[in-house]
Amino acid sequence: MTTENSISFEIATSLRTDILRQRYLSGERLPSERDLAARFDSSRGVVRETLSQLEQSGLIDIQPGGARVKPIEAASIAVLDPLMSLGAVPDPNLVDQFLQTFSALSVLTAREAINHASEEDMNRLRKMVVSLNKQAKDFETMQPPWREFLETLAEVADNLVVHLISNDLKAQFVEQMLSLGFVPELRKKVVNEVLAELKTAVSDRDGDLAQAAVQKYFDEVRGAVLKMLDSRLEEYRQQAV
Amino acid sequence: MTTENSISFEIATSLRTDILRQRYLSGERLPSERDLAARFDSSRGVVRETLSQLEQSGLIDIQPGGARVKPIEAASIAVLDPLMSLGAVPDPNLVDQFLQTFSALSVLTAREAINHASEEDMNRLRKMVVSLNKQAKDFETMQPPWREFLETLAEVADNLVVHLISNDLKAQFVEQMLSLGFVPELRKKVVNEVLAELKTAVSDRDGDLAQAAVQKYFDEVRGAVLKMLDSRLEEYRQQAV
DNA sequence: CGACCAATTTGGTCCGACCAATTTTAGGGT
DNA sequence: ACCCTAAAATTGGTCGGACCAAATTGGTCG
Repeated sequence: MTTENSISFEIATSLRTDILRQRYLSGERLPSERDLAARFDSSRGVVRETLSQLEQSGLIDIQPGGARVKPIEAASIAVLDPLMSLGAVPDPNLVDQFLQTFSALSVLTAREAINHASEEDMNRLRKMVVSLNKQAKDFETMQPPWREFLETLAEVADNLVVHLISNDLKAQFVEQMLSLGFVPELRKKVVNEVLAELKTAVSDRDGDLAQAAVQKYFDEVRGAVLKMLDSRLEEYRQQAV
Repeated sequence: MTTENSISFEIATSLRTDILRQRYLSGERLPSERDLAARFDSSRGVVRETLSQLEQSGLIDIQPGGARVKPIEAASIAVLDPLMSLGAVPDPNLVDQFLQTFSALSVLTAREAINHASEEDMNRLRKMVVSLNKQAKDFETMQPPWREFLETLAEVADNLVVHLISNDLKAQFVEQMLSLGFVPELRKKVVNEVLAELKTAVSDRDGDLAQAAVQKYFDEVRGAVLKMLDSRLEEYRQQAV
């Protein structure tokens, strides 16, 4: 496990956070490497390493004369995690976009997996769907087997591009949600429909149906998460007042 | 424009290429920073900067004792471009996965854009669809207006997550294709169907129809590109023999 | 053969220096 | 006062050397 080299990691996190919080506006110049080294009581070499990382993640543009902050839209997907971890409660809009995107990729994965799975793969998937059906229908207990199911689908679909994106995407999102005591309430009726469709999809090897089922599940999760996030945000606002 | 600092850029490219070509196997140790500095006739500082970048892109894992190569599956999506630019002709399998993924995200973008566009946005989109219809039905002339159309959809959909992914994704893919003299042949019948559906979708504000149309278009492109890539690869194989 | 210990290697950090490009400043001319 | 130019200060790019702590390596001893 990368224990994250203390100093370099600290500086990178601090600067990245400042940029993402728009403490440095787009186009603005960052303090010089020498100034940053002094501010963090560090050396230029370390600062240069972290700036080099920030540049690769598309947050800044380093040139002779100074490093300038770029608009967030120009960044790499690698900034998503720090972006979602900025506030105590993630921006609902961003979470929604995240879930939509993750959903789209999962749906693609499901379709391709079912359509191209070997007979052996299909048996694995069938077993997992069966065990999914045995779980209670609340989010917390269903989440682990669901994740396992999705990971198996990804493994079967074997799409490197989606896989690489997921590396940057999933990160600790779910963990962050759960750590907030965040348990979206899924409608049992919808979940049962989804499970039934999945069952049919894996037994009939119907990629399109699997696609529709996964889509329906994510839509349900998305709705529940957003509902919960909004109420959570409301609590924070009241506490602030 | 970032002119890519010669030395650092050169070292990073060289090492990245070596890793992606599996010249260093997963788990293997990279030469020490001092060795690399000597090999590239450079200094440790520069080498550390590039290694720091490679680590952030998930290609290596730096620890006291040595930097180790990680499996490609653990990398960030940022490696996609160098990965596709490895050979004279990109790996068809990878291209297929790329197009599938890009398609899935575009489809999502189209649906959300149509469903949430303002009346003003809709007018812009309608105009673009009309001009799309006026273009000749071959890929080369249709590509620029298509790209513009997709970009407008993305702008309207306003999904930051998809936007950030696209930053890492699209890159110079199309350019690379075209530079190979690569012109997939789309079936006019399919293109006309797609255009008709798009026309209806934007006039009726039918997100699902737009989604289906974009999906159909990408499926067509995907098929054509793969067909062409395979024949291109065949040529290379014969030349090699 | 295996466990233990010392020497070597390696990354992490710091310092100081020089160069070239950029930015800023200070004049000088109108 | 304003503008344009040239000098000065700033800034990133690179280099070399140095020290420390952790990890690796190799040899020794049981």
